[in-house]
Amino acid sequence: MSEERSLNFIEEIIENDLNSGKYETLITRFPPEPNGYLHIGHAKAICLNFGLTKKYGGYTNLRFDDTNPVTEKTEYVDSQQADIKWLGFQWKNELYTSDYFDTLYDFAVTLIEKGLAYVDHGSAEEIAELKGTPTEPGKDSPYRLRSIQENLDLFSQMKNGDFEDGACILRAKIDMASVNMLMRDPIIYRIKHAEHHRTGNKWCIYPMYDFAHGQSDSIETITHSICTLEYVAHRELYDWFIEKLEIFPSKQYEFARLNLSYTVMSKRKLLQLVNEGIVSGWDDPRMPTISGLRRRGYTPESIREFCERIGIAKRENLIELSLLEFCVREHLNKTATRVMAVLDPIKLVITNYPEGKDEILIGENNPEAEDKGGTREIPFSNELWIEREDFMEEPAKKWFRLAPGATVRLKHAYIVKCEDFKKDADGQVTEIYCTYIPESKSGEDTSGINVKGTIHWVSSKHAKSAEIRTYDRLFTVESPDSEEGDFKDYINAESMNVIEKAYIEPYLVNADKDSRYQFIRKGYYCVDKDATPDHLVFNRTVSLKDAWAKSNK
RNA sequence: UGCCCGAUAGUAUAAAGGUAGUACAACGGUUUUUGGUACCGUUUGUCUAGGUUCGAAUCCUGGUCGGGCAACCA
Repeated sequence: MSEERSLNFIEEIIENDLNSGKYETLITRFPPEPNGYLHIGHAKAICLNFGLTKKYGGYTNLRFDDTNPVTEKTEYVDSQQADIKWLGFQWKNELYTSDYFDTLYDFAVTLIEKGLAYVDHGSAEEIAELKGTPTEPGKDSPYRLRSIQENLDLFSQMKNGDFEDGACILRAKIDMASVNMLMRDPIIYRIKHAEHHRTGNKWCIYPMYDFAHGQSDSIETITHSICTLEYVAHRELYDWFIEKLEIFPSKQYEFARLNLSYTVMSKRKLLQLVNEGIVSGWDDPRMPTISGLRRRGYTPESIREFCERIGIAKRENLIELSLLEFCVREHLNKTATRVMAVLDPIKLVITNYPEGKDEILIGENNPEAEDKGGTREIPFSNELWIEREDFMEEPAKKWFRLAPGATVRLKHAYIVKCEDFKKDADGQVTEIYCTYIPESKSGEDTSGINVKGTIHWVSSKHAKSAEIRTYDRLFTVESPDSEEGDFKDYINAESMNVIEKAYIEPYLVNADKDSRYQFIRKGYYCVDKDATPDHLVFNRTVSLKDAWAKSNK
């Protein structure tokens, strides 16, 4: 199917470059800053960069863009690597911008020697003041005319730790009147007496993004440096440094980042949700992080498929969450083992089934799998738990489930007829009484009876209990970012619902932490990391589509 | 009121001057021992005004709308 898909604009550029002989090998990179966990937006970039070299040959480097020691941590490096691998991609080289600090320093010296960089002792405020605005040109700094030798000495002193943080900076000397703010003598090195997660205290000056990224690309001979739209304006600077430094000309291309409805995607905001305890952590199943989606039960296949379907273009977009949900349902439908679980139990007694009798029924594990996924044993008895919502005292029109006098099929078991029910003082139905039809047993039905509805159940005597966590969108509005006020004003208070005690088939006591299950008629679920042998915990990944619920809205 | 990027069904994304297509969503139906799945069908679109052309979503010009650009962040 991918061979039928038309090319996106980046693929077109690459095919042209390859066909024209401009490059023999495609080299891309994925360059996260290790200051947070990766999210579904990064997955789009990962699938793009790694997918391109998978498709056209060549390779992709993983490069941690670690030029700001204050926000970066090894914890993030580790989680990011784990997430990329989990998504199914393998980088060629594991690299760090900090590996290039010596080279980058030399590049800066080269620039100074060429008269293209100078040390500025202005304060942050003074420099901002002289920078101008998008509509007004900036003014030259009083330090702009320093001699090359003076700049060389000063920069060396910066490196040696002779200055406090913020005392001065190194700037490229370009054009304070440029219409592009980034070309108005951008800062390329600043002083930060901070310990770096990899270089420790070796450095007290660190390059800025613009003076690190393009050069790192160049050092690695990245042919196509793909980034998001907010870097469009940086491209001019990117090219300028490469030109002045006379190094390998990597080229930058920009695509539109992913926005997903009912969530936020900025690392700053996600960090806030974590730090303020609004979610349980970066891997909270409601988070759009890779680790959150993984814990929620999403599969790498479904995320890759999602990234394939959303496409690559340059226009701002807001992808509907329903597409992500479609992708995971599509994959899980083919792969998940079907089991029965009753989330909101009500007792059903089969009055003509011998009390104390047990029967082992056989259920296929997955009707969608070629081999039906094998089978499992399901114990049956005269007392069952069924879903409260599957019984209606006064049935609605087109109601196919249980109601007084109605018949339904118990999945994998018998047809039963509702004869009576009992209510408590509050009018709550407490028990339902049915008779079963012995010759209607699943697979050997000779009753000739046809029923409209099939419901799931669990034998009460054999049932095990489990905690089940049901999730909903984290925000109440499609685009919390574009809403008035603080994005946290739009947190969905009902984004997580915990069912302390649901009943599950005994088969599930051995539930595999890495497997996903379909709770028949309910949704797809996986075992949460909080589960213990004594206390099973399941997360709902996504519900099944529910035409009945929809038609009754 | 400067510069840059963008604008195709509800949401995304194709169509490289020649039939506006695909997916998700929505709606209707068939099948079904999951009101699931599968399958079939329906609705909905080229921001606008000019121009070039036999012919424009596509090229040109103006406008409108959306996004970006003034961190010692990336």
